[in-house]
Amino acid sequence: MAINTRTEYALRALLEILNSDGEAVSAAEICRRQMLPKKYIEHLLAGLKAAALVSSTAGARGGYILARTPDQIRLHDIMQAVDDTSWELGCNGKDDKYCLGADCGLHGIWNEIAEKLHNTLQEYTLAYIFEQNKTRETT
Amino acid sequence: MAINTRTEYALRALLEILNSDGEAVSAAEICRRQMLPKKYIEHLLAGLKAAALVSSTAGARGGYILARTPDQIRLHDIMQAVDDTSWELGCNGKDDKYCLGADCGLHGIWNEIAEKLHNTLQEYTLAYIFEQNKTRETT
DNA sequence: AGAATAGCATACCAAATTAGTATGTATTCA
DNA sequence: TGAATACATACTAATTTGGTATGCTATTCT
Repeated sequence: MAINTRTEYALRALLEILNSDGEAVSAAEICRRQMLPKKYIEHLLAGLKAAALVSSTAGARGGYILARTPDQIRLHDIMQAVDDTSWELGCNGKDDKYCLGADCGLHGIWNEIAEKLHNTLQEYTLAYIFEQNKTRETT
Repeated sequence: MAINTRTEYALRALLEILNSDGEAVSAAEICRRQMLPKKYIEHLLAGLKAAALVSSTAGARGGYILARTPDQIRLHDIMQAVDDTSWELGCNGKDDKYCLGADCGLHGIWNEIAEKLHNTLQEYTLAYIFEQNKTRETT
């Protein structure tokens, strides 16, 4: 159980977009600054756009901007945008063939835990992470 | 990001062992009752033993018993026992080649989040899960 | 003692997921 | 028009996950 690179990269991309303060940033520029693989990031940005976390303009001088204020973009939103299976815990997941179905007493527990973890992640906004990141960089 | 079957199966095995109330339960018996693949569970039980969550006796009439009281066995312990990479979040993970190293301001954030998630998981003891499970079954 | 039962260790294998690439098309600006 | 860019689809490679196979070692029962 670990946070995958999709979430990490998406977060880094969003931080880079936020850092450009309203000016559209191209995928190429994001990748150059964060040293990330371009085509892969384009994929992830498509997910972020579908989730309405960013909006984009094509063509020359185009790129991405945030579609919400940074305090309205939360970590779990980001995770879901690039990794749509997130938080199907235990036998609540799509097709656990060993789950005992109606007799399985674990469903309730997994739901409870998933909700708690979910809430914890939602506490982290892009705005907060951006500030922390900046603080660290300048010390 | 999801809890894998290792954790799920390990938990189910532990519940089954707890349910036998001190009598050793064989891997075969656990698998029969929970309908789990035997060889795979043997693997997981080896992990649980290495983590000192269960102890075992070999030979005829042998099997597994809990090595701690069920309120001392916590969910994250179980996860770590069967999945030792658990909670290396983001670029704190083993070898994120795109991490910017000393200049990466995300390490602190990931640590903070990891600790929160960790704490949430540790709140869930085997004893608690067992009770919840039982309650559900008898309603 | 010896058979049966069970844990334990190692290696192997298959399916799924993850990470990343390739190719080409549509859109926008200058 | 042409360069720069997003966007779409398909493919590939590496890793992880889930599971088997084989066989040995330890313990208990008769």
